[in-house]
Amino acid sequence: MTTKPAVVTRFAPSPTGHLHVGGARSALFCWAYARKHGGHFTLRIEDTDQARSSDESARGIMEDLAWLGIDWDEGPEFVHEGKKIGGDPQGVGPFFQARRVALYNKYLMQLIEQGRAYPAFESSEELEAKRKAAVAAKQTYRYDRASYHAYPTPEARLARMKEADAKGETYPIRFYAPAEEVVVQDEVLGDVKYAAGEMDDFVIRKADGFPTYHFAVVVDDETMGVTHVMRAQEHLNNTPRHVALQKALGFRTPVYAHMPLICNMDASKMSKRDKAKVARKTLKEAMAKDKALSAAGVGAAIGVATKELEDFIAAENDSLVTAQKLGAYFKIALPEIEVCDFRENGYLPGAINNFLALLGWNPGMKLADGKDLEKFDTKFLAEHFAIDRIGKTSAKFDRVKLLSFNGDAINGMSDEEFARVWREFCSHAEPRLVERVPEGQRWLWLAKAIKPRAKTLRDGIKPAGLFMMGDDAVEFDAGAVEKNLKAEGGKGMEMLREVLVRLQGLAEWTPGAIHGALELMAKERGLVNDKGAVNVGPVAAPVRVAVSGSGVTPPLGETLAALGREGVMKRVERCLAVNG
RNA sequence: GGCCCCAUCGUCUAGCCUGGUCCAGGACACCAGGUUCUCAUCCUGGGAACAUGGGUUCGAAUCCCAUUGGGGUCACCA
Repeated sequence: MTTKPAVVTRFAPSPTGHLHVGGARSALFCWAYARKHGGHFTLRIEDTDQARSSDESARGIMEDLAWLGIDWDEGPEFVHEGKKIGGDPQGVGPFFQARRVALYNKYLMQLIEQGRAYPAFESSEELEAKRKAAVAAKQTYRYDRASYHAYPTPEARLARMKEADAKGETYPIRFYAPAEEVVVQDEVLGDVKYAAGEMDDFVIRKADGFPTYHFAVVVDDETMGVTHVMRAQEHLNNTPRHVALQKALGFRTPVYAHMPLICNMDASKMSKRDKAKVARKTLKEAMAKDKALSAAGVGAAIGVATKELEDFIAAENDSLVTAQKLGAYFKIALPEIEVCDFRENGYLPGAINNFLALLGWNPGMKLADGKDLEKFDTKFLAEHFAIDRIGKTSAKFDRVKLLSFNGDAINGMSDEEFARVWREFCSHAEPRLVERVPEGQRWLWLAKAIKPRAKTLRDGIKPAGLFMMGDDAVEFDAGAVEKNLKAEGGKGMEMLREVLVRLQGLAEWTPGAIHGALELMAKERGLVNDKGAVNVGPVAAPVRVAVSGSGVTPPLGETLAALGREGVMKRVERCLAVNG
């Protein structure tokens, strides 16, 4: 026997794709609110759209949530890194709506018997035509309740439904909207009033027998004991329907808090479709520029049917697959929209959570130096999250700031921690690097050198590029060779020969020893900068070119140490031979 | 178009509820210096905003109204 939690929040995604950053923020806030009040956070999968839902998506969403560190107390059971998440402590499951149809039908019958819901027998085409006519006449379309009046009593409706069921005829069921003002009491926005007659008789059960979102949400929030609904403002206009339904069913109304939207930099709502938009734009521009390019041609090249691609171009579909193929074909980066996009690109969950939490919320606290507190983790959020600090203004998703947060998060890690996380990342993203540099001390040296050069884990791969070259395959950049080796009568080459000797004689092969050797050489040669301090630059530059082929590398101490004595010797000798 | 929401630096925002301490603070970005073996990191400094118009008030970024602007939503999707 478990006691009912005083606070139950929920995140209820539909499994039709990956977890979107906006969804992640909703989940994060709901999670934080539940944690703060010692309540439960519930995950419910809204899979009533049979055509678009998939188990794979549901798993992907759970994986992304778990990766972010957002765990749910109630919901589908899921194992992440050996830890079990979810379960049904209150016995209110299942948590997939498709498995709760009997429950919805029970409440649906109640509404029909009360005369608050009724079957409708118009075809979709019929309604579509009426809708179009209304739009053409610049009028707001509302369902005319023809079916309601055709069968004026609950008994007549029930009889008609029985008749239809016997014949295999399908039909949706509509809710008889109340003729009174509905007030949504929102914790963020205040009272939002919807005048009597604004609501139309919306469908609550589709012809396929599944409930619509509105109906399922209301039944589930009630039966799962949800006390606080926090979701994005795009849902605000749905809320009066939910309130009306709650009233008709005799349910309590949870506390609502609608959060500001997360937008693109152009202020439009950030959505998965933005990937398709970017791909479409690129394709259209390419086709305008190159008349030889055709839908058929490109389609064949990327493996998409001509018709499919033509529809895509005409914006009649927003296929993610097509968008991704086009992105690869034109070598353009599609915008990062979903949590997995950021994950694949080497963002840290902590940075994402922190950044997302600051979109529409802030702790309103100052640091000791008087600056605003804005760096915090989910533990902090769980202790300090409060609805009254949720803002009303929609926020633009500034990837540059997120990148900065991520870089700071990386810099804030210990060298050991970064080495571990980065190695794990590279083992998927760039296995060659992991193969070339053994785990242990050498990898740690490399990681230490890379850490301040990586805004993302993926970012770190580029400055480590020299490690991926074979010791006998360094490609020398002509400009770098000229400037650092051949200029001034081959001064650099001469220096490199001496460096080789000094490094060969080094007793211990560590960053400190290597740097010390280079510094000593500079000192002995009297190399000083304009302030009179030893200037290692002229010694370092030729070595840099020898081991990387370019004039830019991470600091040489760590770089050479991580490369290994043998590799460094080979590279320097080869450089002397090739460029000598 | 109907309905709904919103309005502080380029962006995220503090301040607004409980008017004066705000010629508006922080962060990202940008610019200029500095540290540094290259590239980064790091440090210091700088420019940059209360949408407009009316009220209320001794006093308005803060309260009220209008205008303008932006966004959301109008499915048998969620």
